[in-house]
Amino acid sequence: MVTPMTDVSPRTATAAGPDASDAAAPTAPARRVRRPRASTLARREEILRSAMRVFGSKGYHQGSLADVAEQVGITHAGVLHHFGSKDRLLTEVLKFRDEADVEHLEGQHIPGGLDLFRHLVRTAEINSARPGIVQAYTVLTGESVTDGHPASAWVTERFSVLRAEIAEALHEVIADRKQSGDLDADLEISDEAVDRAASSIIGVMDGLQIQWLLDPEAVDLAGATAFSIEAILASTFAGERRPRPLA
Amino acid sequence: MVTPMTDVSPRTATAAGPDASDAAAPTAPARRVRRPRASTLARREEILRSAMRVFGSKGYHQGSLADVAEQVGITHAGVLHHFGSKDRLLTEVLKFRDEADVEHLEGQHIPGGLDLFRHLVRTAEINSARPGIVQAYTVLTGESVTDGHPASAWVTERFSVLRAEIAEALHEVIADRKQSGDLDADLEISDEAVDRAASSIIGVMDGLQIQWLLDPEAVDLAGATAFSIEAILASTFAGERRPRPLA
DNA sequence: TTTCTCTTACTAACGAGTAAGTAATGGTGC
DNA sequence: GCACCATTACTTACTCGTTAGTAAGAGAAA
Repeated sequence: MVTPMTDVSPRTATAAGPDASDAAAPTAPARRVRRPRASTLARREEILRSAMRVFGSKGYHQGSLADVAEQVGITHAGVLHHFGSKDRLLTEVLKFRDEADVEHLEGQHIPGGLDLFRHLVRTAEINSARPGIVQAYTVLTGESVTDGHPASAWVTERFSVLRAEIAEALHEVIADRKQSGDLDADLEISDEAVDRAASSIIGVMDGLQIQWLLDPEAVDLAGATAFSIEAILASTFAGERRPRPLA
Repeated sequence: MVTPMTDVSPRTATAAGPDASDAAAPTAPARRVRRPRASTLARREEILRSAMRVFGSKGYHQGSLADVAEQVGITHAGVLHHFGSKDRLLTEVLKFRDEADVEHLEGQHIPGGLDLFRHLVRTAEINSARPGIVQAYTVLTGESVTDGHPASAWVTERFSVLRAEIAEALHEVIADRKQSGDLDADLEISDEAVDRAASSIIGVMDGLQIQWLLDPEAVDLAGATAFSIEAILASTFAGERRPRPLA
């Protein structure tokens, strides 16, 4: 049995683990540091990629371990050997995605200020050529609002971080513009207004993705994203003086 | 057995139905018009409401017929007696929702022009007091982008209609404003721009709902919705002269 | 008496997780 | 450089729970 699920960090206190044995092994001399081999890591990455595809196209609940395993050419028990449980596999997929994102941005500074918003628009442009990824993200996000979903904490955290990053970038831009005189230095732009804008930008991106996935002909993902972000930025910069067509 | 699943319209050619029998009934004299009793209709409505709750909180795939049945105090076979299959139940739920929506707006004219946008904002305000409904809508919408989901056609159609309604209202407002002089009569606002705005408004509403469901403290659903819609409207009305902070 | 609603009881399929065994691999002692 | 052995990476074969759907009959209603 054994079922490693190597948490990189050796000897984690995974109480739930099926092997409570060997805890009191009589002679534990050289504390073997069991580092995973390269081929194992490669295999796991294969499985993670497969899981991303499966959960992306069918959702977490509907996608089975057998589906994931099939794409790698093993059985579902083989997948469990590496990841222990389906929930665990999901969290590993999410962690993997995060790490891949970070790696992708490696070297090139994480954009701040106006560049962050350009980066978001650029992301939408890139995304409109890869519906698979977008679907994975959208399905998982939608599913995560169901009661007790294993990904809801991750998604919530992700949104929280994103909102904070966007809000910070907005504050930066506002400060810059006030200094350069592009913006009236006396203009009051409240934190609440900035937070509203941040939520709205994320929201419009996600919402457009849903529509675009269902009907790519009918929705210009990149165009609408760019337009909305600019609209939201413009209104935010206008502060209390922004036009209020509904008032 | 029999399993009626009365499609209101009697004698629909539901080929898929489990009873292909009685098709060539030898003596069919008085063509009994089998209208469902009131108590039956009431029961079905109970089931539909229960299904809305279940599919809303757990999703379609994860919500079981037993869950639906339990809330009505019958067994899952009882539900199948009325609706034949789970897929059928879902489509009936969606149809029911549509009818309920229409009924709700009955009498009061369907808002057009700027009133439509006020109505959308008002809806967001109302929604922020009923997370259950919002969750149902969000879960179903998210799930519908998975491959072969039974609700994807319905959701796609719904988005399509919504976009068209919003685009029409926008065109109205633009025409009005040009006539009243609020808008330069020479200003060009392309159909594409209007469509982009329509998609964006729907998108921001849906996207904000997801964030709000996951973290109601962190997101001001009504406020952000109102802000975004005004921002999008303002940018649309500005046409080619709109500010382009990212350019 | 016929129709309708609903139950009980079942089937067949599927899915996650467990147990145990097997073949390969690679490090260790020599 | 080789034999040995522990570990790893699986597989097969299950268990157990869950689920949609079916069949047939019971009781009530019209």
